[in-house]
Amino acid sequence: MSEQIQPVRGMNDVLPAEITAWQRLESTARQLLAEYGYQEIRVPMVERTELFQRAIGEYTDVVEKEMYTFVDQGGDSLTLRPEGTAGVMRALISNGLLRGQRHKLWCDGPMFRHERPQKGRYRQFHQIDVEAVGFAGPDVDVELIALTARLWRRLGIERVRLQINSLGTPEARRIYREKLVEYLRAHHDQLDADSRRRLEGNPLRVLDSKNPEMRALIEAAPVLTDHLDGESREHFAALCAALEALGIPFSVNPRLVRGLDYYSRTVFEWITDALGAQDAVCSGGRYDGLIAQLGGEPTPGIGFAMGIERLVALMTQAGAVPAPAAADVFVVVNGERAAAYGLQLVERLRDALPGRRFELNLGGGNFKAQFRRADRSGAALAVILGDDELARGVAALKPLRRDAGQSESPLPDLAAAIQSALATAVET
RNA sequence: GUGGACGUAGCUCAGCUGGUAGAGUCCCGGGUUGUGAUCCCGGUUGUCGUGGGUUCGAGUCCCAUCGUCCACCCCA
Repeated sequence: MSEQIQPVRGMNDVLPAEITAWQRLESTARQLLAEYGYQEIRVPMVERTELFQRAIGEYTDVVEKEMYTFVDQGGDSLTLRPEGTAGVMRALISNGLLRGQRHKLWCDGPMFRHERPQKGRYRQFHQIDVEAVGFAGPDVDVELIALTARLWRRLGIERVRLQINSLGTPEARRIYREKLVEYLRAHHDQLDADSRRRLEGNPLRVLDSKNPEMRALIEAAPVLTDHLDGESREHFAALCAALEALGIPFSVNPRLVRGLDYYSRTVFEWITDALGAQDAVCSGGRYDGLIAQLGGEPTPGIGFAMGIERLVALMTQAGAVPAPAAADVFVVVNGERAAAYGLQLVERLRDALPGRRFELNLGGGNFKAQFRRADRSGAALAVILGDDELARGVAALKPLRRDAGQSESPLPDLAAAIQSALATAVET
């Protein structure tokens, strides 16, 4: 054996044993998004590096140290997308879809960030992104949140809580930021190392510190909510009122900031206590200035991303993962003639009973082994074809999931006999 | 990028104070010359992550390295 090639750190295979959870999540989300009038869009996984620098912000962690960036043969700097919104907005601009138009879109696929992997955090991870462009809100804000709440219900996910906040307009945020920096500078001696670093780059994140010694200082700091501009305040009040009217529980977290620079006004995050340190399962917010910033017609927008791996983990914990689909019928063959005939027989059964899952014993093996395979395939019914049956023009049917006798059917009637045998098999 | 724990059969793991590897499971065969899941019997599988060092002797001790996991940080 030659040396094995190692997988890339933080990039995982999704094996058949786990894929049913992914498929359930994806198909449920797809269905629900269609019900809310969202259309799928597919955009490249690679974009020009500049797109992410301009959209996400030069001084965010994502852009500063987490992007997979390379120079291609033509000399362009390209980047594997670290998030989905920027690419979708770029696509709307590139295709001239913004002139007074509104779009409700979703998109899914892999994202890439070069971070140290841990529970719920991978270098290639998967998101479902939902974007509503051309709506100023707050009605669309509420509807999007309602959509997510409904999705959790459909998936059987329970251990999640909703946090919301408003960041105000960029202008209001700038004014608040100055006040905050002023406050933090005045107490510079009480800041820990992390916070001193953040003070320069992204001071709002200081409020997020988990260090208990910083708590008193943070609680006494100026609060963003008190510095909102009038319109943002009204927007946020309307959002809260509508959520209450819909009976969607939430808490206002004035320290909820979000890591990407493009957010404005509404931000929200669904978090869980069931997944360890990486507790955000779905988050997003309004990005009213983003499209203009990327050179498009100024257009308001809001969107969110949910982490597929994290949601799959929650579904697994909740026991909401379907078992892989089992075969309906496993065909056991014995003897040279029967083995050769078996291939034709199963193809004919597949013609006669489309949608049914037939598994033919492949690769030989004695009867004992074949029945063992039949059992492990999960099939409800075994069809037995030996040279003996073949000579008599029949096949034997044996139910595998309940105690019932074996029967025989003439080959021409076999499809009908299988249908009725399966119909009684599912009763138990 | 920083810290901690851990790397022994395909998988889950045992291996005490150093004496060159074991269980369960899986797979295959037999008990049943044509009947699974149970039971009984038998069989295959390891460069003990990798490289170096200490030692008469290293899975076991030391160093380095790679990898995995968890946490910090950050976020989905």
